[in-house]
Amino acid sequence: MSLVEPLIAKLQSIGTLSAQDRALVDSLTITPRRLVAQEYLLHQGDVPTQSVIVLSGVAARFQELKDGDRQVVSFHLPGEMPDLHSLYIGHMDHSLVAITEAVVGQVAHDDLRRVIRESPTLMGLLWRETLIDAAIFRQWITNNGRRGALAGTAHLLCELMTRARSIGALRSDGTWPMPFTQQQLGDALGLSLVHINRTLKALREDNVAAVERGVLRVLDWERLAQIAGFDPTYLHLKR
Amino acid sequence: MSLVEPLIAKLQSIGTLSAQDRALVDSLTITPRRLVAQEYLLHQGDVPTQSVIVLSGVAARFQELKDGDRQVVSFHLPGEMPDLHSLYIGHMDHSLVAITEAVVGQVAHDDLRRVIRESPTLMGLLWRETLIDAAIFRQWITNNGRRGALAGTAHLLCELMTRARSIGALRSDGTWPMPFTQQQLGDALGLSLVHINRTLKALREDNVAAVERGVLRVLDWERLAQIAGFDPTYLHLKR
DNA sequence: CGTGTTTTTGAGCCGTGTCAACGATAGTGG
DNA sequence: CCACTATCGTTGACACGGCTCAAAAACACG
Repeated sequence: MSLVEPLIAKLQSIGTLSAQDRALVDSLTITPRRLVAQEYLLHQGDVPTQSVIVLSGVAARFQELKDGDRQVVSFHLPGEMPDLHSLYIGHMDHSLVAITEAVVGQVAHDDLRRVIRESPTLMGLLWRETLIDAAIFRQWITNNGRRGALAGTAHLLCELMTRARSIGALRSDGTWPMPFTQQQLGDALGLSLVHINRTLKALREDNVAAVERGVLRVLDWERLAQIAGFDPTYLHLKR
Repeated sequence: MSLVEPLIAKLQSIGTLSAQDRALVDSLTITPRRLVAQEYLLHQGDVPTQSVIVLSGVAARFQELKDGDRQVVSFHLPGEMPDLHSLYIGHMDHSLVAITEAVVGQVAHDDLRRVIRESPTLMGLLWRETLIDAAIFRQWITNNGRRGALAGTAHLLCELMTRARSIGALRSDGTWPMPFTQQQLGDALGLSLVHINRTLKALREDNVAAVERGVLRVLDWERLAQIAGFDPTYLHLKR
């Protein structure tokens, strides 16, 4: 399987590629890099000259506060480009880390710029990817601002399930191997470790969704979405 | 004064424009539209075929929850394009409203696409503007997630002062006519009206910053920035 | 001046944080 | 295969930051 497959799949999930566009994407020089769990790809303050595509595993971005607290600002599944924005804004205001063991594909900015120059469609799709990223940020602002712990958690679970489904990452029984520790979930939702634990327990005991042994099993999608106030439109998936 | 002036000033604050690029921006057809305070420009769910430039006044974007709560996700000063993203993602996941009496310039998407096609520099700068928008979102996630009420409020004030200064909107005494009600500030920071009031009071009584009669006066920038943990890098201003 | 909005303040409550301890699990080396 | 260790998850008790309710004061504007 070519290294560009996950990227092409991702772009096709949010738009339409012609044969020519696929060939152009295929012309990107992608150098794979294997990462162990918790390995940093980029540090706050770095100025990258390349971007990465997540090929397997899961990555996260987070900001670190002076007191050591962390705010996770995004999770990234295969096919996504977590630092695509570094093409047009230099300094990283956050760090990028592999949550699990992972493989990423590195692509030089110059190479990306060439593709963007040659195909307005690809330019639009890559731009679109950064805009969907931003739409997710908006939901996370709301998760952390106006939704309570339960609704925010439910919203994040809905989002992750929907994104995992869109890239075919769900197992045949509909569950998803969710690789986050509760600490990481809490850091994404602005909750303490203790409280995210209690919130997940509440969802489990309500037979809405169960996170156990690293597996997310949604028991009642209707109710989960209703608790969350979830509307998947913001993910701008084609189907 | 030409209607494109605020946009050109904005683009020059985050990048460099050649004479040709300026001429291209100048070739945009901009139709002004006057808005009264609280008037909606776009509603959640709309699919715009044009974008707007804030020419005067202040605009805000917000999401509305089922229980009627609001989460403000951004404020927009003159020169900014609050719905530039609608170029590449259709459905609005939030509403756009004029906070004050305002004038915006409407630009057709097709017209913008023409300019983007003709100038890689302008494409890059407009993309960059949406990416800076996203960088601000990340800080707001942190404001609402891991920073407490005081630090979050301080951070927002730092950000607004910096952005207002960058477009020359500060008065000669260094104050800024901040047009938000405390309710709107609370909706941006995920705080209740009562608590944002108390938080502003604390900053005032500490001689750090005073918000009075719609005017923001920073009394001790050092301390405000320190309370906030503010680092302006994420705004990616040229200087 | 009167009326509606916005700001301010007090009192009490509740959601979430902190602290502390224990249990479960997985990986490691003997 | 077991003992050891590190990490992660779970639970209880209690503290506190921020919310709600309610009412008054200040302000804006016709």
